[in-house]
Amino acid sequence: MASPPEAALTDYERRREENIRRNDAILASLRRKAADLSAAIQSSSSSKRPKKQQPRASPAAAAPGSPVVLRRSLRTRGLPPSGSSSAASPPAQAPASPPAAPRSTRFSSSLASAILAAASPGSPPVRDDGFDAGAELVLRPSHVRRVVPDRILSVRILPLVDRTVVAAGNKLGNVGFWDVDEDGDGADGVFEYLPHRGPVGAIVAHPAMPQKIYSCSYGGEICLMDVEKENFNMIHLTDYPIFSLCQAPNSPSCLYFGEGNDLKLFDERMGKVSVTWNSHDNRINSIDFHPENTSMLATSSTDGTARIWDLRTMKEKEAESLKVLEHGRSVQSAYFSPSGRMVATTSLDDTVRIFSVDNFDNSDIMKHNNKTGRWLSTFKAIWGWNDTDLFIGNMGRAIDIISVDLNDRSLSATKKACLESEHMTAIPCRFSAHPYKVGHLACASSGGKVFLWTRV
DNA sequence: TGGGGTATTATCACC
DNA sequence: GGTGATCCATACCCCA
Repeated sequence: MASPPEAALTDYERRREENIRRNDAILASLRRKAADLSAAIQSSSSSKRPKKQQPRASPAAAAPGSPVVLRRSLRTRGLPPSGSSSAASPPAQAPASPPAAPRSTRFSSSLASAILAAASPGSPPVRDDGFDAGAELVLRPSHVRRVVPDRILSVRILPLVDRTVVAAGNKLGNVGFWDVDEDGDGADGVFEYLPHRGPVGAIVAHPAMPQKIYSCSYGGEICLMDVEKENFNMIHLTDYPIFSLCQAPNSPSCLYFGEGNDLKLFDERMGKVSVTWNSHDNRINSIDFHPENTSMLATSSTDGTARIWDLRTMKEKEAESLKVLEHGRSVQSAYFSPSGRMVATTSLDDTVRIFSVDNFDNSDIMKHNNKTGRWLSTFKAIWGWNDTDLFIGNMGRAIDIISVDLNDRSLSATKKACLESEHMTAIPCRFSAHPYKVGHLACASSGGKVFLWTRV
């Protein structure tokens, strides 16, 4: 696959700088207007809190008085992509435009300051503390929210020690944040933006730098959210879809992403792609680093394989992997267990497979119905807070917990429990485990809803 | 061998 | 409560 010409990238970078400056000016103006409106709303209302669940409205249909910024992509306006070398003149508005129609104006105060306050070097993610997922998880009715419209493709609980903020990206390019009310005082909120022009394949944030929230999209963008300014800056644009994104565990500014069939490294400090590995024969659906060995990573692909790589020995062309894990069909995910001793894959061949990293022949296969069809996001089994629990969606609007047991000579996986709730009104497709709160499990559906299971 | 056609599947807005 | 629209997945089948 060819990359965009270098000249186009530098041209793009120049325009990007201009766009950032222009957007800052627009944003400053909007913030003044929003502040005026906010003051007007507060003075005319006895309630100081935003409504718990405001009716969702498209930007064009938003209520008068809402701080609406209508973002229109170049594509929808029939213009060439801003990164295209054929673009004759700078676009009127870059895709990294001001936020569209936040559903509340609280983010910039309480939530943003909480995220920025958490920016001190993060403590390592927590591990199991004797938690029994099958018996202790519950879904409270207050822990269900529509976070974005339409189908969610990516969900991530931000790495904040004492707060639960769920970010979700959807098919339309929206990224929504749900600041969960955990005290029951009604102080939660949902904030919605439109930074992308295509489906949001992944959202990541590093525990050591939770204020830097990156997202990627099938439209070929990688965006970095500026939490303080509450806007998104496009830091990379390509003509090819970006399906997956992952941060290096020891270097949060090193972004590994799957651009079509290629695995690429974007170094944010350099502001460019520094390495490209031709690693798969089809789209890369997931990228995950080994938690201890920071040069080892796992990828999964629609080419029917999951592959384990050693960055130190990878060659750019026809890269050779440490191991190829063959599946009967497309592989949707390959994730290392919290200790790094195992890898779990989810495939459209209707299996979840678990492999020992020390000996990949030591493995087990679980049959699991992964036929989600066209309207649902595919299932991806994730690890919980220990090396025994795997969580995966179930077509019966439930969560399957697979229990894994690894010893020196054998590895076995069994279905341990099926979590069901009357409040789970849709099929949970994508999951995220809270990095600091054992038992806080977010799952996202194809209707834009997020369900947050918590500990009894 | 590869391109076109199509079956599959759940959710929600609208009536 | 019934129903049409969704349509950036995927795999399979068939035909050129």
